[in-house]
Amino acid sequence: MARTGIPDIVIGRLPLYLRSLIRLQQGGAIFTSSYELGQMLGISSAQIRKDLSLFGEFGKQGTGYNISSLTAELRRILHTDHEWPVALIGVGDLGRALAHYGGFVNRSFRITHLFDNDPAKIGQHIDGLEVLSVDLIEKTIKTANIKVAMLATPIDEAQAVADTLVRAGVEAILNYAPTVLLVPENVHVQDIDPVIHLQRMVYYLEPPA
Amino acid sequence: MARTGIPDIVIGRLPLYLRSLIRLQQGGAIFTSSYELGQMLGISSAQIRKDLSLFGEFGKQGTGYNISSLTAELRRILHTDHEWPVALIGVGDLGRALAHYGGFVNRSFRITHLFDNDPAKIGQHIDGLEVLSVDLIEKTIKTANIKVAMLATPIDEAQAVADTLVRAGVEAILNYAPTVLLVPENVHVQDIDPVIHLQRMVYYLEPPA
DNA sequence: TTCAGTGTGTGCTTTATATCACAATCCGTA
DNA sequence: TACGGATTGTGATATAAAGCACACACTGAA
Repeated sequence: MARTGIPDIVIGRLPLYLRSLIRLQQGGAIFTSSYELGQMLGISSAQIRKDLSLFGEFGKQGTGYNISSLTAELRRILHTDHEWPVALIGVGDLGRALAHYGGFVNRSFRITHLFDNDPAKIGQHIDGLEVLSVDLIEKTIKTANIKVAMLATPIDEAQAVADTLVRAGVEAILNYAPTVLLVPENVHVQDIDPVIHLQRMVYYLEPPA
Repeated sequence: MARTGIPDIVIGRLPLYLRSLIRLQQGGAIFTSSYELGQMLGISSAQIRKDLSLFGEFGKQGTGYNISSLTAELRRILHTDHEWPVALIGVGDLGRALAHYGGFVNRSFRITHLFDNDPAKIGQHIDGLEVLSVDLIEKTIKTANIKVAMLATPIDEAQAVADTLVRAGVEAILNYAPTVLLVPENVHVQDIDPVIHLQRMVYYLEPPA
């Protein structure tokens, strides 16, 4: 299958398809259609068909898509057909919330390592995981062969931690610090900054008197 | 100024420009250029100039942009030149983390109301704010004229809460529940689902043995 | 003044993304 | 078996977004 030549914007939609399919499956449905999926997601049916067609022919004319087999295909395509261990750096309020969050496991990710630089936090246990010193990031992550990390440190430490993660072999960073991380080309970063989203929305609102 | 006819994708970049400008300003810089901003953000200078040109002429040839005046312009454009009160629904781990987060206030948002449906949480105080019953959402938000909300409830309650928020007059919802919210056309939603981001990134990674 | 260096704003071109619309195919029914 | 209704996969078209490249303008130095 082509790992390259697929637009990134298409890759970004696949997880949404997957999420909706699982929703449908939980509702007991066996088949769905590009039209139904599109309705759920606010996306045109043609777009969904075209996206999927980049990877193969998964549907049947007149019938639509078998939900469980399309789910399996998408998982295979996205590499979420097995569980990825994830390192979480920074166990402040946000880091703790992420550590407690139950939504990772059944969606192919599991936080397996916690790190912080605060001596008061190091050695604590959160949901059975010990908080380790950031000094151990490189060695630990290399040994465990971890490729995915979530970065939830204060902004001023984010770049230094990212550099360490990269040295340790991490190739995907989910960045909660409100700053741009500089990383090598082969490392992927996705940013989550709630304020960016809020600012983007209030553009469309009437400013209150 | 045209509130319409500006591509949404451009609006999405403006908060990034703003964030970088503030960063530069904190570093003591007075002027910057589209090239420098582009370097910080991984965006071409032409793109930045073109985006800004949709709203006016803010730069000076040969000199670039005065950071503080461009910052002010962007704030005005984005309607973040004043503080928006925000309601937060759901004070589980994530909701608490958001309530504690110090990054909203100096970026034009302030959480002013907390809601939950758990009797054990209602009445508690978090950073001086009392947790109110979700039954009070409609009345309270209407009275306070709140237009922006963050939704951090479990997935199964998200749509019902969103409906309530819409009835209360909310027009911008930052949705942390991993589901698509159905809302009227005039209501804006932005989704934050960390798993979506993770799944999107691991597509590009070698699946571990 | 003049000139070299710098950086904007923008028309034009290229590239990327989304939509349209329909032949081909499948299912269920009679 | 034949037919009506449904839905895919996709070539062709349309729309949207990004990049190019340059005239013009400003600065500072001589």
